[in-house]
Amino acid sequence: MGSDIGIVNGSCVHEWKRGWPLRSGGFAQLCFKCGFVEEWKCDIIDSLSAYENSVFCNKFHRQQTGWRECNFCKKPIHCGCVVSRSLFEYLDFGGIGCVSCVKTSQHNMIRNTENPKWPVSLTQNHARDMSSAHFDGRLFASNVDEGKLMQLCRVVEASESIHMNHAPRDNIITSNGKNNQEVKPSFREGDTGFSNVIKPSIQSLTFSTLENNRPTWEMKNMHESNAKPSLNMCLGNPSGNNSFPLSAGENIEGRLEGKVSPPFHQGPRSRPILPKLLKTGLTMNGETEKGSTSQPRIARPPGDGRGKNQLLPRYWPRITDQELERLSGDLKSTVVPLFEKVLSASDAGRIGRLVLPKACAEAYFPHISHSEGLPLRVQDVKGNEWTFQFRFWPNNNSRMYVLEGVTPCIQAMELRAGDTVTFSRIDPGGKLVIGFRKSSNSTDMQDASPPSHSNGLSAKGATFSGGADNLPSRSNCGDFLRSPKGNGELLLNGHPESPHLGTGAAGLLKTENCEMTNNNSLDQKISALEKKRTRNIGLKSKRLLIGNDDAMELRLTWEEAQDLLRPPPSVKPSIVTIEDQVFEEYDEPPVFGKRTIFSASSSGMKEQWAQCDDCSKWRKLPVDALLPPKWTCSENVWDTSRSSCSAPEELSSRELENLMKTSKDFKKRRIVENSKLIQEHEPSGLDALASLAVLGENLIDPTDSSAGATTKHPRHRPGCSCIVCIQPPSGKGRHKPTCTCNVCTTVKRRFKTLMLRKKKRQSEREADAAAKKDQIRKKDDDLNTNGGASRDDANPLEKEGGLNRSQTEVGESSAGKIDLNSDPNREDSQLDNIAKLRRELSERMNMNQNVGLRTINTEVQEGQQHSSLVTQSNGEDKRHLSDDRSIASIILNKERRDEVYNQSNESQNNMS
DNA sequence: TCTGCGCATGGAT
DNA sequence: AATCCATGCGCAG
Repeated sequence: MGSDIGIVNGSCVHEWKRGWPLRSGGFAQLCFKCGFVEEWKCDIIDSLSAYENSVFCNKFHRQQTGWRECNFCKKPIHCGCVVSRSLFEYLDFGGIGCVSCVKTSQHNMIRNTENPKWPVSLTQNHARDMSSAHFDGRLFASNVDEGKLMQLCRVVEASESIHMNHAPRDNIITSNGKNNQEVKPSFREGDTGFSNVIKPSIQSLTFSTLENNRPTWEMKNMHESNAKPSLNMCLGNPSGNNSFPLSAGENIEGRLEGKVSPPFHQGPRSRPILPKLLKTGLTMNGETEKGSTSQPRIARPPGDGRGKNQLLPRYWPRITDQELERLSGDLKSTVVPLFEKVLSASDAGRIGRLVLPKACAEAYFPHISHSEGLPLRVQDVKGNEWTFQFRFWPNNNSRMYVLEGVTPCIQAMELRAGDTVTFSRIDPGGKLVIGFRKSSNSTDMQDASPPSHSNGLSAKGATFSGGADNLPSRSNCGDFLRSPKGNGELLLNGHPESPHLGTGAAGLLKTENCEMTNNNSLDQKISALEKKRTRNIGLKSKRLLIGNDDAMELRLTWEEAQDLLRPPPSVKPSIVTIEDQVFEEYDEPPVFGKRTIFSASSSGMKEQWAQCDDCSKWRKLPVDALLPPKWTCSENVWDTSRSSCSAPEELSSRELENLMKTSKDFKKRRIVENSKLIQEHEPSGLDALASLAVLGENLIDPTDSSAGATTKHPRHRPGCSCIVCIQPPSGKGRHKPTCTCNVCTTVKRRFKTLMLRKKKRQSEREADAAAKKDQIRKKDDDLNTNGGASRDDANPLEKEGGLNRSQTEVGESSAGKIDLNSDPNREDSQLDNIAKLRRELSERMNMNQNVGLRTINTEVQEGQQHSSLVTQSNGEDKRHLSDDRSIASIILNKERRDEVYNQSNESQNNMS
């Protein structure tokens, strides 16, 4: 192993020094020694190219009208730097994800106006190279126009930030530019040839001359102590719970003061990276910290196999190079990690069937052409040999691969849902090896139900649903295979006393880091978070348990948090315009300010009130006063007569009460306004209406007894939150937009299907009708000529179509939306539907004096009287009842039922 | 009646 | 939009 350029098989022989995650689950790494950048294959590499124009800046921006908001959920985002490093978090190479709505946005990009196709840092040379047929996928430093990069990135001279510069499908290899041929990495099989450069800013990077044919760069002023904050800023906001980079030595807890931390906690996609690396001993200068042997846990694409390129990252084995080397050495053979899978409940259940990821099965297991498959011998390192039936089920023109008979093995390994099984191959020989990684908390949770997982390996691992998920293991131990006791021992089969290995792999892989990090407080916090997250494993529906109330609560907290963020004091921003948006640009991050109350005096003047942190007295301040998080009377420079805690409070207790009330009202109003805004962005009428429902509820103080509690419908079971149950007996209840009750989900789903079908059918019908129209016209012509049959019989198609469409649209709004909350008691809503139906039918009547339609219209009139449309259909219509109409009838019947329930309830109430 | 095979379904990606 | 795959479920033994 080894070469003069230090790159073997697509990876350098040096220690990895820095890494950052890809949204798709891969992991890109930079060796600071040789500058080689490798990116583990990402199977959705194309999505990364969406970020090709992104450039990171290291300043803080806010729009002049306030901090920038998320493009999607419209929540205000503090900072709003061009990469919104605040509440947004970096994803991959420039995508940013809103912590709140978890959507990734491409906004805030600085574009290369000369050639939008290229990242700003590329020169024409590079563009030319890329266009060239000989372009080998590498980009050389000589092609990086630093001046332009610096200019566009507005890199502060003093900054030690690292700028990531994304060039799609390029490898950027720093060199002196004199020799562009020499450093040809041989890519690992399966590598996409896509890489990136991490280019420290001008202060910290020196391109050096080529040494031994090896491109090098040196890092200056990049000692850990001062590198950390800037890395936090620029590489994926890795610190996790800080939204703004911390300055050296700053304590995030101190900054957040706990109070506003929730909104700034990692979003589902955040991935703290660097602190882990630093913590676990990786330094920026290429050397491993004394005594540390740990490496980041990297999900890496397996070395070979059929169709490996399609393997989802979640199945990539996460084993460190170190572990792998040791394992291989100990086994005196090459261990090739193939894939791993987090056991689902059914995998670990009694059925004894382990569903194999299709791609993995096809890539690494023998090809089977018959459903019965074949027996597969799999060894664990202990030497036990298991025989599973490897087979498949036909499924949707595809296959579902399963290993049958895994129960004994699973039991022997004491695995549970949430644990991870790993499949490897021993070379030479190609023997399959099964290993596992227990979820770290599985020992405590063994009797718990549902089963849990942790260790950063969730079923959603590939999406990095949580900060630690994608992490190079938080404990840096227990990876490939960890002791079931959770003590950090690394096992291939979970048995530390493995006779086969002796003291080998298992013993060797035990790292002292395990103990170190297990006692780490941050680690514990993450562990707690993980534990929290792991509760989500199991029933999918359980993941939806975060109620709308919680969401609303979060939103409020969030908005409150916005109030606390202030531009850095006594710093004048420069004004920049980015994509027609005017921003204030700050070198320093916003700070958390003290919460104050705004009110209006009797004369109508706006006032601001703040509470002293020492004496708790309220002091009046100018409206534009910005306070630090801690503020006391002594800092009251605006009113010297009240600049001491001994000064009496200006407000009487009654006035104070009023002030609080005013503040509360203001808050409520703001909720209403915000909700209205949100409502405008809601995609469906259902959600909009439901939002109103939520709003309505939120406008009512729960402590206010006059609010009128919603009573569950008597016909439903306690705890049921279906659409009927959430209605009061009066029927005037509304459904929440994201309600996931059975009724709602079913109706939503079916409505969606209905609409899809309807659309499809309509287009088919139109095409069909066009064809038949010709036919009919022809026929009519013939009949006219021959004095033939009635037109009623001549046009059954129109008749059917007319009825279908009309009835389908009952229960929908005109915008094609369904309103689950339409008040069944309100006659006008029924009448509206009916009127609509009639109107349409009339139109059709006008267009086509069809006898059949007249009949239908009569029926509709009857329907109006009886509020029943579908049952009126005659036999012929029933024959043609489409699914659409069935659904429509379901909806209508439901409304009808509700109406009856409500009428019955009301009459009962009246009687009582 | 119980078990488990084989397929279908639908949520998630 | 298509596909995957976790799990539900019918049916046969």
